[in-house]
Amino acid sequence: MANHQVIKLSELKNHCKNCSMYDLCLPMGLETGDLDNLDKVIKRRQSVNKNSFLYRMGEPLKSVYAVRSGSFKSYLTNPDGTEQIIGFALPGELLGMDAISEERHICTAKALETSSVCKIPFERLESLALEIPNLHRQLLRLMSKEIQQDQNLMLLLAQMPAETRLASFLLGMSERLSNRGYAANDFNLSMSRGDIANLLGMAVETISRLLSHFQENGVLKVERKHITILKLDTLRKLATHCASNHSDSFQAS
Amino acid sequence: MANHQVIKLSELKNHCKNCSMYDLCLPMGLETGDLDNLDKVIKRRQSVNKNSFLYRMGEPLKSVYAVRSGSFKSYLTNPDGTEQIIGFALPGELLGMDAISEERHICTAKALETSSVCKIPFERLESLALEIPNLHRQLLRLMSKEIQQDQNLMLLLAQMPAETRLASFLLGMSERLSNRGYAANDFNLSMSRGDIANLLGMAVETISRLLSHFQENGVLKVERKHITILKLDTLRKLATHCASNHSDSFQAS
DNA sequence: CGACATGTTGAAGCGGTTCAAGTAGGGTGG
DNA sequence: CCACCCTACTTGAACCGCTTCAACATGTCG
Repeated sequence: MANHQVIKLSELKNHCKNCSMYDLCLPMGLETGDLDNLDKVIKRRQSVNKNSFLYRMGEPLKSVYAVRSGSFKSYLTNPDGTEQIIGFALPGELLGMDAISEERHICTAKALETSSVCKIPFERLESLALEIPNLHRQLLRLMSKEIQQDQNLMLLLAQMPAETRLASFLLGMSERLSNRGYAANDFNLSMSRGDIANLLGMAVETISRLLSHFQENGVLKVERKHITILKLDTLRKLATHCASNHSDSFQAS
Repeated sequence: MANHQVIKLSELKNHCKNCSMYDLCLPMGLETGDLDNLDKVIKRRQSVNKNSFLYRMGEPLKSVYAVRSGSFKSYLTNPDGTEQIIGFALPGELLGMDAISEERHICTAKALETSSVCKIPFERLESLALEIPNLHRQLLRLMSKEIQQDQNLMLLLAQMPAETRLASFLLGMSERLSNRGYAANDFNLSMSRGDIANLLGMAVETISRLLSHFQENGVLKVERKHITILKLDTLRKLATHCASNHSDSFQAS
């Protein structure tokens, strides 16, 4: 009895229309009939262990992936072996779209925690997109969004001081998490300090110092990976570094 | 007579299949019939004066543009009025695809020199892409390529020293120009030192010093905007900064 | 419980910025 | 056509933000 119930429940959740990420993910805006067609090509609920790979740099493109739960980092590996993190993927986000141009993955995706994804064979997605205008549009929209995110990061990297970069990163995480139904002011970072440092182009030590600094000033409460935002306004100010007012940006209460 | 001849010639050039950028641009891989259909929606040969705008940040997305000749910079403007250059567009490259997600342009495109573009109404492009699988694929491919370019720049910005950034930038320009039929080792930079500095996240002074430095070491010949690459191998080495061997990277010979 | 990874904090050093001064082009009006 | 001006670029010197190096603390996993 109990077992029967469980099966029905998981069956139910196994469709896009019942997925909590529905309105952020690929099927956004699709009508019921179209949705069912998309549903058919998706291989659902593949589970990915912490530190294992979804795909690696150089592998031919077979599928793209939608994150159901958990999180990933995607990174390039340069010739000298060092890695450059490109971004973190949260539930509802698509992974692997960067591979389309070369037909092979140009970065590696690694699970930061035990995660679950929907695997979408790219060829079938592509042909389906030709039949469903809204899907086609959503595909373009998601790629365009990735470009936008990358460009924002470039802006941070190119001209913002360390404090602004970290503040902006934390704010971004807060927003993305709250869009996904999590608390905006109280969350866990699934990535290490080293990963954050790498993404933001700074040393781990700097991240550590800034987090302490933020805490001393009452902007955040930091307990290892658990972050509580105490002064959202101040954090916002820090994230939009204005040209004047360089130092002492958040000394006073 | 002469006039008649001229009209025919410009008519000829006014079609994708006769455009010199054909195999780099949107129609790449299309069959003749499909090409003609694409051809019909394109408004050809709009001329854009130096320093004028193709579109500005915030404007609703109406068209995307293919560069025919000349070059553009695209940049964000932050709240405090400073700009962040995202990239430069050369002939055969598409501009405006970043606007799809928000349906309005998130950056501004400004001509670096007198240029010419093909204007492609986005709605018509989108519906056409649904009819022509290869066009759909090419659209995704071009967007994916943009993601790739942005990610490479992020890598430069996040962890490469100034020398490597500039070397890599010059190498990239050389490659892109040679793909477009220009000389690989001898070209003009259409953008100012300030623009390069902005893109690469450094001060103008640093660009200037490094160019002098490169010249002293015989890697380049620099005459204002005209660059001649004298030692391609050395430049390649500089662009792939290896973790060891930090200083004196190109002292000898 | 020990061992190793991860994170924190302090102090010194450096790459690149900023400030300052000077040079060279390129376009305009006389 | 040349003198002028203004912007773009170059070069030098001082300064600073962040990195690096080093030591220590704290968690985590076998």
